Amino acid sequence: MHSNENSTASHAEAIEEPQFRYNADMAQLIEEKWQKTWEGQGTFWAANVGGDLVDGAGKHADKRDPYFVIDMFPYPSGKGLHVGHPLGYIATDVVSRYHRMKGENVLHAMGYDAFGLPAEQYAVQTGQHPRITTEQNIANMRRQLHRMGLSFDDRRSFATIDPGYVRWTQWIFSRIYDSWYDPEFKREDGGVGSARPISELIEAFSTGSKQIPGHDHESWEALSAAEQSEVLNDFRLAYISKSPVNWCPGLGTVLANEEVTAEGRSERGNFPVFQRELKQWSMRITAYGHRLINDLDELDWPEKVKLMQRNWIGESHGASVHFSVETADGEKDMEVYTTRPDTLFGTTFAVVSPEHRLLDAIPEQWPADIPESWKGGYANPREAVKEYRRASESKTAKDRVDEAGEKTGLFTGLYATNPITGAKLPVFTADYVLMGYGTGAIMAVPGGDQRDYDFAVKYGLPVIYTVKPLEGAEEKLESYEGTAPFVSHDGIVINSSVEHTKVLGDALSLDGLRVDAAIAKVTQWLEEAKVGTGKTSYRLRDWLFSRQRYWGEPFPVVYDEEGLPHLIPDDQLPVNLPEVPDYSPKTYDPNNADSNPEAPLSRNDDWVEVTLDLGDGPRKYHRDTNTMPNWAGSCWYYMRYIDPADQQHMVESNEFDYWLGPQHNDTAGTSGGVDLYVGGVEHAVLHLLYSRFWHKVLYDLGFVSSKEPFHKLFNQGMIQAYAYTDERGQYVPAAEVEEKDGGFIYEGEKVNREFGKMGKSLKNIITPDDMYDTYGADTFRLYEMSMGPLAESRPWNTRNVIGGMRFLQRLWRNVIDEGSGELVVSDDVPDEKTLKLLNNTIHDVTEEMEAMRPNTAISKLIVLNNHLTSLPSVPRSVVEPLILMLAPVAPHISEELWAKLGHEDSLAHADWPRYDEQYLGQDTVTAVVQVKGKIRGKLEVSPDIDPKELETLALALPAVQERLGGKPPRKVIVKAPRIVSVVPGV
RNA sequence: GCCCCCGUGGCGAAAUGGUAGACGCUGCGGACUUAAAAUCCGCCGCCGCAAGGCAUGUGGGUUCGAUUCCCACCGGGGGCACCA
Repeated sequence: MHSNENSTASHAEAIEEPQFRYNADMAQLIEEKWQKTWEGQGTFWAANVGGDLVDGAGKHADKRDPYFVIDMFPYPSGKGLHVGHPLGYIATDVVSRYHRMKGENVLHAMGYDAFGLPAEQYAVQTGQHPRITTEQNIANMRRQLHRMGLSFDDRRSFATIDPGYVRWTQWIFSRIYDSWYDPEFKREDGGVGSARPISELIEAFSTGSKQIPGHDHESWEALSAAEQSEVLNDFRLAYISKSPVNWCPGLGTVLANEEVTAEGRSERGNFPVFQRELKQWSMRITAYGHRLINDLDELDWPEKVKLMQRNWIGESHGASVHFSVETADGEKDMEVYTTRPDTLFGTTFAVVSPEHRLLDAIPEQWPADIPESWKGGYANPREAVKEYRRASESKTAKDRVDEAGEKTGLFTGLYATNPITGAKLPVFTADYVLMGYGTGAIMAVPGGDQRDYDFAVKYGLPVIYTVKPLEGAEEKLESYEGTAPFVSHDGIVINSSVEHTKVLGDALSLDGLRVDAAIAKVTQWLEEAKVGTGKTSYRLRDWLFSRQRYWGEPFPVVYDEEGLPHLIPDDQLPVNLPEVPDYSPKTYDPNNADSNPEAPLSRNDDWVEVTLDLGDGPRKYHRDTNTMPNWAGSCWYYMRYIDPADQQHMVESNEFDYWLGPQHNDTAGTSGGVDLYVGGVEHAVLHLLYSRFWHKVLYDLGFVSSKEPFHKLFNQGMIQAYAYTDERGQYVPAAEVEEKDGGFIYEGEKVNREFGKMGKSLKNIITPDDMYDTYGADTFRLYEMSMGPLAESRPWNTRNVIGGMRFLQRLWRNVIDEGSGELVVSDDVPDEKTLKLLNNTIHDVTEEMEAMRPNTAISKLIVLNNHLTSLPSVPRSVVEPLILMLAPVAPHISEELWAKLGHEDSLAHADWPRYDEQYLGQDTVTAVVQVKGKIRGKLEVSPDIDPKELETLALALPAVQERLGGKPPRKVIVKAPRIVSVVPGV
């Protein structure tokens, strides 16, 4: 780029360039001119069905096909954009412009995801309110994007921090809070299970048609307000959880599982994360686990992303089994979850997680005759468990992972009874069993599970094998005994029969069955004996939804003097953020696991303590001081583009049906949703999962008509960059590094090349503004679209940009005389060869655009343009379609040439060129003649040559005759007109 | 450890069972020019004077024919990770 800047600038002065040459200065003039024109004419305004939002011509949508295409909206950071950021934005813009030319009503807009920690930290540093800095950043980003010529409908832009948007985010929270999940409800779409208003549940409790959990024989009206609130909390889709959560002292907030890395650190900031029992808002996303997996089938998404979601949700099928346990407080029930109920005869002990409630009722003394290793050196079980709990609480997830394999645990003094065999099983506690998965308790089967086996070996517990490898398999059970568990499903059940079961007293045998059959049989027995049931479990946890931060949406919730939660009525929304003396989160030493979260919103007493009339007269309340996570705003923004100014609805249903409904457009299939959604793969399980969850709740409650938010998803690749380090490992400015003899030189010294991201600290940033100055926006867009397949990551290479510039210059010269500025196209009828090339190009480019392959589309446009350059004069009837096909990628120069050719209207809505069938295909094709797969000759033949004739011609070739050696060929394969493949005789 | 994706010239890449390297960058040669830039024309996978041979990470397989399909391995990237 360095050398180029020099050449363009200095030569412009030294030599007079032709006055009307397409260069960077000319490009900038043209681009600014057309951007103003588009803005003035509302060229990219999308038309709604009704209301104020009409298109540039003042019309409503009428019968036009809608096409809804958006990017994952950006977080407006203060750093501005580099050339890696807009790849996806340019791609969706090309698609938008193409669809507009196909006559569709295209909704293409851009909003800003503007709540979040970076803005808050920046505010703390600068002493400015985050709203001020955020809005500055948005303005700067808007300018940078605008300069790129992106065809947004600016009337539909908004930011998640706008009070008019926050209001509806809070409104959605209220709807989720005020609903529960009924797993038996039969939905209209044929599925089972649905969110329903909480009022229906209260009704069911009141009439007695549904039992009140924990209050079997009481009436709903007899319960206290606090008891009712607690019962409902266990059903609400947004609820107050009292379970272990991820507490991050370094950030001063709790985090969702999705925000914690495998090392047990915060994704942002990389601080340790601890498991703490804290009261926090949660969303019951697990209720939707099955639907979130199932409905992936009807989405046009990359398989990779679908797979990541399936793995993250982690559905597994098995059974829950009840064991009775003799405790200090009498007989108690211990429910375990297993995917292998067929191994019930092989369970030799049980393990509960350190947080398990059973541990509240353990005996005071160790039983007699137990091994010392079970006691861990403690005098009694209560002390042992207390200490073990404390130790595991202070462990980070990282510690747990590091110690994976090295099992620790202690005996609890409790014994459980196997419901089938009646065997007494010692109950241990160990942190390899997680409270958050299944029931937090397992029946350990050391003969069939590696972890249980490791534990059994360490504590001297018996191992029973209940499955042996299938007959004929090479491995025999003997090779496992004493060394390893047999974990495979492929086997025959053994050692699994009893004359009289403990619970029913009947005979039960699984011996000789295949594992799958045994699972079915024992599950049926468990259900008959009422000690178990088939059950599906999910790796997915409920979504921890509150954060202790300032810069986010406040919860629309207040607590009365009893501490019971109440929603703020819809007509009193939004709840706006208060001014506080200090925005910063209360952070701690990152390793201080005993610290407690403190919300910044609690620092304004006047805001927290309020008197409100929630419908039953003025009362005193205190506000919830948490804020929602960053994901809240991005969960539903796509539908707000439909009308961000709508005061009456989150989204009006007629408009929703038109733009995003299940049958709104061929491209959206039956799922409905956005026709094309482009963004990075890094959101595969965060934003995209949360968003689908909210959408499904809103669907169940009848607010939206489509089941899914995004029908087609496309992940663009990352633009990477080279960075260079000197001998001391310091980064040197990449723009000033020269390549010499395969090495890299900076200021005469050899430097090393690295490959990775673009970043300020790597000194290899190139900004869109650099590109506009040196080449113009059209060349920049052209380069980004031509550098390779959109989905692939690849290195940025400024040196290659010039190729696109040259193409545009040649096209310009084909239309305009550089010296005089006169039009040079002719009205001559093009020759046959040109017509064939034109029509084939239209055919191919259309295909490439449909498949989102702008790189190959561009190469075909270059071929056509190069052909025109070689002609004595350029026919208008050929160059016009060429310009139209280029317009989505390089819109400004295309508009300018289109106008110079005498067209008065913008080509943004001009018809996409059509090809004429009669000029498709070639006059002659090259038929390839192969002998044993090797090319031995070529023939120029007519495309519709008779296969017999082609075969005769091919066999007559001297090179073929020579290799046949006078013998007749064994076989001849003819695929006219392309290939003749000869197999010689032996 | 388990799962997924990707390996093609000096570089970005085309070709998804049928002429490997379209298009672009770089490089080389030529025209124009006093000269240079820009522009235009041509060449450009490797070995070989040539005929020809070898080439899509490596090895095998299927096929008349494999960059493309199958198996194993090597290298790079990504996801998950004590999930019972």
